[in-house]
Amino acid sequence: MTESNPSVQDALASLAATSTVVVPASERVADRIRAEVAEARLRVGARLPEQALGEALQVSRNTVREALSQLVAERVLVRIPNRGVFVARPERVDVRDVYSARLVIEPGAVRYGERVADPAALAAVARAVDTGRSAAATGDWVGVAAANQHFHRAVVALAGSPRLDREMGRLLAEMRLVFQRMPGVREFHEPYLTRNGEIAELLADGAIEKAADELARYLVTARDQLLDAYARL
Amino acid sequence: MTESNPSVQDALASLAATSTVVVPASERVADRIRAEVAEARLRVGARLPEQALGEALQVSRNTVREALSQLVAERVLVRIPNRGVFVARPERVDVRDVYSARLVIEPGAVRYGERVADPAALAAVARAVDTGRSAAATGDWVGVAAANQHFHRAVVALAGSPRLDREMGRLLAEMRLVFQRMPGVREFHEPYLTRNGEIAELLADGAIEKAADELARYLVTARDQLLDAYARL
DNA sequence: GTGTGAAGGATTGTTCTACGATCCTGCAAT
DNA sequence: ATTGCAGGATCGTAGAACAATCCTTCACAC
Repeated sequence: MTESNPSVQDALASLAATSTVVVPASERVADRIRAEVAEARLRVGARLPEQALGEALQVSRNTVREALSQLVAERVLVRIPNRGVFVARPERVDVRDVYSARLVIEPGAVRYGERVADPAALAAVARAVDTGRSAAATGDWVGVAAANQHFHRAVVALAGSPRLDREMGRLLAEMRLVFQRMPGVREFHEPYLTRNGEIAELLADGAIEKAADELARYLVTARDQLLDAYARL
Repeated sequence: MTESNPSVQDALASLAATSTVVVPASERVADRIRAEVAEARLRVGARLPEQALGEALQVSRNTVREALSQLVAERVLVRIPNRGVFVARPERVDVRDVYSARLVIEPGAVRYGERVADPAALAAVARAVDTGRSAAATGDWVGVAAANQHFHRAVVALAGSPRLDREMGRLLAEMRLVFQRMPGVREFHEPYLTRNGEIAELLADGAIEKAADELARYLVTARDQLLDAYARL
């Protein structure tokens, strides 16, 4: 590199930032299956035979196994030795555990997050509240559920930690499976819309301690309601 | 089941609880490699060729690949497409992120954990402090480091969430890689022994808010110290 | 009838082989 | 000193194969 003017430097830096365009086959398969589970086209408890999947997706059984292993690690699927992999069926203890984790992460992100004062991060929280409200106004309940997930994701993003964001994503994926198992999801999400709004306002006002504690109460209420619904099932 | 007295019930329940004795080959391999990395026999940045591993461990390349994929998901290894997998080399941004996550999880577990008053859980914290002190007394610095990890693990266990425990395990595994990269680890751990003790006492006294905030300050200090050491490297 | 046991089929766990794609290395050419 | 290219190594993926395990079915005995 005999000479290097700034524009060339920038161009090289931008090229270095471009990630690989090619996505491994096993990841494509994992993405496909993950989406099918998220959209409930693959119901809770459904079995996923390796050979059938390989033929359906035009991919080798090896590749299918890699994808399935990844999804098992994400707790979207469970593997029973010598029996196969199934869409995870969250039990009572799982609901309890997921909420124990959320109860630490979400209020913790509010109280000890490094971006609690970041306008962009706070705007994302407010946006999730707004989209949830407009979805509710049109009776779009699946939209309300999605907005609710966005809200909690945005709250955790206040921590500014990609690792925590990923873990929260896994927890929310489990929540989707929980909702699959119980009826009356529409009524479930609606009352929390107003509470989401209250928390967003507290955050905007900088009342982070109040917001964190209110969020904790919120989660305990939701957990108990879910456990109650699980009990009569 | 025509008749069933309680003793039979108990026996069946205990049998149902016994997990499968057979461990899949890929998991055995993953455990092996994970241990090698933890003991720093596989140094940061080291390359792990699939074929060589398979021959060394008397296992097929497919099985090795499954194990490696699992460890990549745990962030112990990183995979560079068409190049291979390597022992992860945590950069500055990784240290920052790990601490952002710990800063949420650890004080969060203290403040919002469901087992903060559980004597058994608190005893585990105190025990980690004690073993750390006796290790320091004999100059056993690797023992001090291990006890320190136990301390933080015990703190997160106050949340009572296996999922959070697993995530904390992954974060601590990354911390071990961080410590591999910087010299003077002995001096690093020692000053935190007394702070561990202070936090344990606060917890024993039921001063959970003070304990949580002190833990947060603790983590910020440690993070800055590590980032500083990383800068001059 | 209810429980026990054996035969048959399907699926998983694992190994082995194979081959194109990609990357690294070294050397020659400009 | 940079570029271009051949050679070699490793990865990504496919495919076939086989033992081990599990489920189902059916026959059999009490």
